[in-house]
Amino acid sequence: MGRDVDRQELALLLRRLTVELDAVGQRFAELHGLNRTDVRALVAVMDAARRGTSLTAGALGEAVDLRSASVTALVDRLERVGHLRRVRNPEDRRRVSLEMSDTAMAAGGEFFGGLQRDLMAAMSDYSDEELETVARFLTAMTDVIVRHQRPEPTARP
Amino acid sequence: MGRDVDRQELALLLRRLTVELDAVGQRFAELHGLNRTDVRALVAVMDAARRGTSLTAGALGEAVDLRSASVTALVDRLERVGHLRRVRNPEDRRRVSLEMSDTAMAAGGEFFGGLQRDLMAAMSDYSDEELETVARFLTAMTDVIVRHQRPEPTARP
DNA sequence: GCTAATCTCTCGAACATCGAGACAATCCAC
DNA sequence: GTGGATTGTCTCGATGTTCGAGAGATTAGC
Repeated sequence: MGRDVDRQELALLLRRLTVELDAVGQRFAELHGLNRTDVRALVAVMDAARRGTSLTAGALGEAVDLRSASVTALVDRLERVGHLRRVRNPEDRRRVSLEMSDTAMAAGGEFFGGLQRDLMAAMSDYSDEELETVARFLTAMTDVIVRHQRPEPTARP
Repeated sequence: MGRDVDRQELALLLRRLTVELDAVGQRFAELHGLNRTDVRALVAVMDAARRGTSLTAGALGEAVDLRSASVTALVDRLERVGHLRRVRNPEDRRRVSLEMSDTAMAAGGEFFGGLQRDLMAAMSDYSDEELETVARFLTAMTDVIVRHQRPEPTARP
């Protein structure tokens, strides 16, 4: 019985963590006069930049699950406040690549980078073996969640 | 160096987990023709019910961070589709208590209860000791996140 | 070249959220 | 009790975000 209680609490811990992490994004948004979608978009663009690529308008729409009309409005907003730049792709001039401004990059780095630094510092209290266990656990839980999220894997054509 | 890489990946795992869990909520919303806020509200009401209490309109507004005008619209929506009931509190008739309908309770239970069940099943692969480590880790990370989220603890009056 | 496909943008409508303020019920001091 | 302040919810009008439909520009296939 004690075990079940622990596991339920563990599930609650997962949820609490997501809630708090969500609140961090919310706080960043308020701090910079953005809404939730804008932050998600900036994060997506930043992640792409970190991977060495740059997102197109369409790719951003997929990343944040928005239709093209909304992406246009979204990029308009972010461009207006100077967080993003539109750059016509010279190879395929239908495409618009999105690039973060240096100031936005710096602001994001300061906010989320600081959090990341603190998280990694807090990990120092754990042995490599323990961290390995945690990683395995998180991966397993994420897999379960992903399986729930995907539409039922029904029969193939 | 290897350690740092592991830790960075661990931080990414945390983020990925929140993203996927968020997507679960999104999926539930789409499945039931709701928006994100509606789902958050239903979860809040459901949590309260599970604790044996019932939320008032004001408390719900605090829980999902919405002004009273928006809460009214929100509850209107949820009441219109039959997920919520408004119940005037007989002791303080200014208050409106919110109660979930049985169908909404059942739908939520099936969806999120099923996820919870699968999560807990997946936890069977871990020893009590390992689960304890994970719980400690998650608590520590959440604490770090919460600390980031709160406005700087500046000087006292 | 011509046609189909792809990518982004424009336009108008639908909807969520908000601030200000109205309205009703309760609490408190007297 | 009675009057005024407080509390809790709702109404109204304005603002901002999202979407569907479709236009415009560019590229790919033949």
